[in-house]
Formats: sequence, structure tokens, C-alpha cells
Amino acid sequence: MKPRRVTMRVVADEAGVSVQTVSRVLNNHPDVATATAERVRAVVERLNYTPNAVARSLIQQRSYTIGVATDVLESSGPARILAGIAYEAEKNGYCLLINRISEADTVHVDPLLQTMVSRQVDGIIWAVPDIAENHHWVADTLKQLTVPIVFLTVSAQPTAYTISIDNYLGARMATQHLMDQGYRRIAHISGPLDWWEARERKRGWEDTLRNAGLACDDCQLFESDERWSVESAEKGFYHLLETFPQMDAVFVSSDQMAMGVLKIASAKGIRIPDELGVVGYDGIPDTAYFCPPLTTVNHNHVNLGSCAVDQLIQLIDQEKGEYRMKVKQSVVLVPELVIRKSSIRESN
Amino acid sequence: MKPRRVTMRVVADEAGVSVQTVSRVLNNHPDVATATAERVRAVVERLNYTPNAVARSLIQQRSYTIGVATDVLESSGPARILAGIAYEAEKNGYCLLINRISEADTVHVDPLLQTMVSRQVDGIIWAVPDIAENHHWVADTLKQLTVPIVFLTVSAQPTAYTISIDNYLGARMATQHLMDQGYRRIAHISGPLDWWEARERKRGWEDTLRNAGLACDDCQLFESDERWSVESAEKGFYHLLETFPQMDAVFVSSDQMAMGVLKIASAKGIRIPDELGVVGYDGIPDTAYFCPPLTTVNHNHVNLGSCAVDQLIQLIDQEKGEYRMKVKQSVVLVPELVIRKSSIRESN
DNA sequence: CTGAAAGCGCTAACAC
DNA sequence: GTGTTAGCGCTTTCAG
Repeated sequence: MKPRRVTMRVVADEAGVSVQTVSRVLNNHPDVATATAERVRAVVERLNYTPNAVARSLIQQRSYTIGVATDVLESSGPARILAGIAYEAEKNGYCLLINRISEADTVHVDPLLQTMVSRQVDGIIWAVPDIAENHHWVADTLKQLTVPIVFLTVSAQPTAYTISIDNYLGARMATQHLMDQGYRRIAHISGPLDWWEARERKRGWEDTLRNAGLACDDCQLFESDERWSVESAEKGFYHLLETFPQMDAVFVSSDQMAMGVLKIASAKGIRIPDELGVVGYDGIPDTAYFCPPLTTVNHNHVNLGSCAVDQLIQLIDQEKGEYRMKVKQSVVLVPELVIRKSSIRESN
Repeated sequence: MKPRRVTMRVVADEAGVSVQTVSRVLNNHPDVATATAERVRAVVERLNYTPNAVARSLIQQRSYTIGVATDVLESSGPARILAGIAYEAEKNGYCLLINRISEADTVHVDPLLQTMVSRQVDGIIWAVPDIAENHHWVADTLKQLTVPIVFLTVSAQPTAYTISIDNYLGARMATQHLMDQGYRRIAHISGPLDWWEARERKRGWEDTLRNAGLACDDCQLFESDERWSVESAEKGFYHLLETFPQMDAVFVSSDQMAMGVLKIASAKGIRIPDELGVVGYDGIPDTAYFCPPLTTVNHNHVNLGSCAVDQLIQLIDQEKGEYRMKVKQSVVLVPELVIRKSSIRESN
């Protein structure tokens, strides 16, 4: 009932030529008589022939496929990164082989890499957040790996190609902005500090306060749970109200968590931005509709994904000897502060 | 500098056996002497050999890869569907070949299908929303297609395998719930009505009101723009306040758009849920933190994705003659009403 | 301009 | 138990 797959052999026979000739026509080689080409193309059309890319990659040693390792796809950041990757890959004629890794698992890295390598991907994008020890395999495994790999959103590694957004700078911008608005006693609700990104953001907050000669004590900091959960941010905000009652602003390490803070503040009648300035992080689009609209640091995740693909393709071409420029080892993109009502003091 | 890829030939030579024997060991065939197997495995380990899955699929006519066509990955729904697909695919030993289609494009369907078929995917999941005419190719193209395909979130098609969530039922549940809470003059902000899902939701709202003998006039309806944008929902809400001033509740066709309504209501001092009941649609997790927390209809997108994979694998096995049960042609999943503060009238 | 031969890395079918 | 022979569908020499 389903039509059989048509092979090049069939097309060749039907057109009364050899297989190579069909191949030449399909790959737009010169040196084919126009008449022959026409005839072949007609048969291809009629038989609805699709060349077998698997056979082709077997012989060409190139699959035009990029392997992507990712963790939770559900959340906004990773989803946007993937969108950027998909967009740029398509533009360059590459397909994406997606592999989910369970919760930034350290143990199962090898099988996952094997899967991708065995399917002959031309390169790999590792889009798994840098948590605790989960990137320690890199140094060892990299030597074994037969294809180039680009790491997203990780601390710069001496031996690896990395690309990330400057979390430290973003946090500095956020904190500085609060200070510019006249806030002085600025708390921080951080993500789990075994995440590199959470540490960077915290460091940015800390350094900015210190450099300005402002206090930055333990009582001003709350660390969320492992899932950056809104619940833990709410708990954290309650906690800060106790430990740091003089707080006049809070820099929250994710927009989701900031949402929890806004909710509690509203419930307790704390007026934002007058009594309390709030800045989030990530730049998810919904923040524009929070009440009040939330100031945040926007990470252009889509762009991050695109850049990763570009870099990887350069590495691939380089390895195939088609590109001779030196590829940059580590790329750091700049975040953008989006100022909204939650941090604008009318009265200053 | 990069290590060369090791082939089976190398392993065989190194272990002093034939290629065939290596193959047998790797595929756990019986009839291999334990000693030989040991020796081979040791060499595999030492050389860090990874079998070439491309060569294997060439001969086995099976790639253990599923092609996924999707559109915008950035938004929550599609991302969660993809997560479900990825999860279930991995569980069954399949990889995912992702292809982005630009904005539910009708024209470029064929190249995309070709790409996937040419890469020898075993089956395809079509996760592109059903908009206007964009699924009209199905009837024609399906006959040509050499692999099974499952369509997500589309109107049931006589000739195709489909799987979706019952939007009509969800809308009925939402509207009925508002009525149960004592609301009587219920407006609707719909998605763009060339989307099948938007039409179904509108129909559910309409029928529920009609069946209850309530009015359901044009003035109670506002259709959003093509992007289901929050802005257009805000505009719609202003519009309804004019055309349908007696409105005491509004059923909004997406959670995002409902966010806009909540924002305007808050700005205008309209008290929710007392003066106005609000119900959203989709069940995105953030709705729990809206102010007030939003009643919504939850679509279990992750589950939808899993089910699609299960169904597709059955179809694949069936075609390879490994499965003889009849596969259900169209699966419809049931949504779930999540009741929160935005629609609970204390006073009834 | 076109065809014949070889082979990418692997597995299925037979021999021994 | 193990090796040999073929060939999956295509591209790449190299002849003609």
C-alpha cells in the first residue's frame, strides 16, 4: 500500500542512463549533456525520487547534521536557545539531532555522546547548564571525541570552545540601575549556587555593592532551591523581610522567581517600586505584563543559539579543511537591561 | 590532532578475528565463543570504538530516528510537546530529527518532508498547528509518502493519523464553570479564527451558553490578531467593555492573552473575581502566580507528545511487520480544568 | 560527455 | 563458532 522507496538504480534504468549520470545531474555537475539532464530530471520528477542522504553521508563522511544535547526543553530559556539553533542550522542546510539529557546528569554523558557520534553528526552543541561537577568530563572526553563540540552557557574552559552570555555583567547592570534609582539596601535572591550562572549573577550583585561602598552581608542574600522554583523565591522573600527589614530593593536571579516576589509584595501591601524596587533576570517576554511590569536583564537566547551554530560550522569546515581562519575559542555575548516600572522611582 | 574514527575493520584486525565476529559480539548474537567475545570487547574498549549507525541503518533499512516538523519552538505549548516527544523517543531508543517550518508555511511542506525522508527517518510527527489551508496538502502528499506520519493538534482527518486534545470540551468546561459560579454574561476573547484550535474553543463557549439559554451575541466576542498577542487581547478587552458593558465574566482563549486582561482590569480598578470572572486557556504553569491566580484549562502537552511517539512507533513496527494490532486512527485527549481565584465568587 | 569499477562501514546469508 | 561473499544506495576515481 505504501509506495516503495525509489532508488537511483531505478531512475537510471528508466532514463536509460547509468547511475553515475543520475548522480551527476542531481549534484549539478557540469559535463552532462543538456538533453540527458532533462530526461533524467523528468524521470526523477515522475517517480518522485528522493536521494538517500544516509548513503550519501556514508561515502562523503559528512552528514550535514548537528547533534544537540539539551536538558529540560520546557522552560523558556532552553526553548529559545533551541529555536535559535534550529533557525540557523536550517539556514545553513543542516539538520538537528536532538538528545535530551536527564537533569544535567553527569553519569550518562558518554552514552549520549556515543549516540550522536555513532550517527555521524558533523558536530555537537552542548546546551546543558553548568551545574556542580557536571562538566568535569570535558577535559578527559574531549580528546577522544572525533567531532568538534561547542559548549553553551558555561564557564570558559581552557580546552573547549564555549559561548555564553555575560551573567556577571548583566547582574552588574541590574544592581547599578537600582543604585542609580536611589535604592541603597539591595537584597538578592539567587539561584542555586552550584549553578555557574547563579554564581556569576550573585558575584555581579556583590561586587557592584562593594565597589560602591554599600553593605553586602549574608542577611541580604537568599539562595533558592535546586529548581529555581517560584515557591522557594516566595519563601526567600519572606525570609529577607525578617533578616533584612530595611531592604528597599531586591535583585532576583530569574524572572519566574521575581514573579513570586511581586505576588507576595502585593499580598502584603508593599508598594512597588516606591517602597521596594524589583529587578528580575532572563528577559522572558511575559515580564512586560507582570504587575507592575518588571525590569529585567534580557538574555538573547535565540541569538546565543545562532552564534553557537555559526561557530560550530566554522569548526566543522575547518576540520574538513574548507576553512582556515582561526576560530575564536570563547565567545561572550552582552546582555541588555530592560527598564520597566518595577524599578523606576518617581521620587528621587 | 583529533583521533581518527575507528572502524570495525580495525577492531577486527586488532583482535585477530573477522569483521563479522565483531559485529556478532556487538549485537549480542549467540554462537560466539566467550573467550573471543571477551577479546573483542577488550579491543572495542581500548580503541574507544563506536559503531557507525549510519552504515547500519543503510543495510537495515531502519534508522531509529523520528522526524519532527514543528514551527515556533519558543512558546510554551510547542516546547512542552517537544519535551514529551523527546522523552518518549529516548525511552524507546529513538533519536529525533528536528525541522523547523517557518510560521506554518503551506508552500515549503514538500522540501521539508523530502529532507526528512531522504535522511531515512522511520516516521514523522507533524507538530504544526492547523491554520487556514495549511493542512490541505495532506490528502495528496500522503499517498506519495513512504513513511508513516502522525499529525498533532489538528482536526481529525479521514485519511491520516491524528492526535489532539479536545479543545471543544475544554472550552465547555471553562464556560460551564463560570456559569456554575453564577456568572451569566460571559464574553469571549478568541484566538484568530483561522486556527482550528481557536474555532473549537469558541464553539465550546458558544454552545455552552446557547444550551443554557443564555445570550451569545457578536458583541460578546472579540477575535485576537494572528499572533494571539497580549496587545490584541488588551485591545479586545477595552472593546468588550464598550460593546458589552454588562459583561460579568470573560473566557480568554489563551493564558498569555488572559494576562493582558488581568493587567487592564487591574489598571481600571475592576475587581477580579467579584466584578469580573476570568478564565484562561492552556494551563501554563505561571498562571498560578498571576494576580489573581488564574483559572485555566490545562492541556497536557507533554503527554500529547509522548502519545504521538507511541502511536508512531506502533505504525512503524506495523509497517516493518513487527506489530499486527490495529492502530487507532485518531486519538483525542481530555483537558483538565484548573480552578483558581480568578473565577471563584465568594458571594453566590 | 558517459560508463565501469571500487568502496564508504556495516550486516545477512551462507559456507566450513 | 567463525570466516567468506554479497550488497544496502550512493559518490569517486578512472577509462573510454
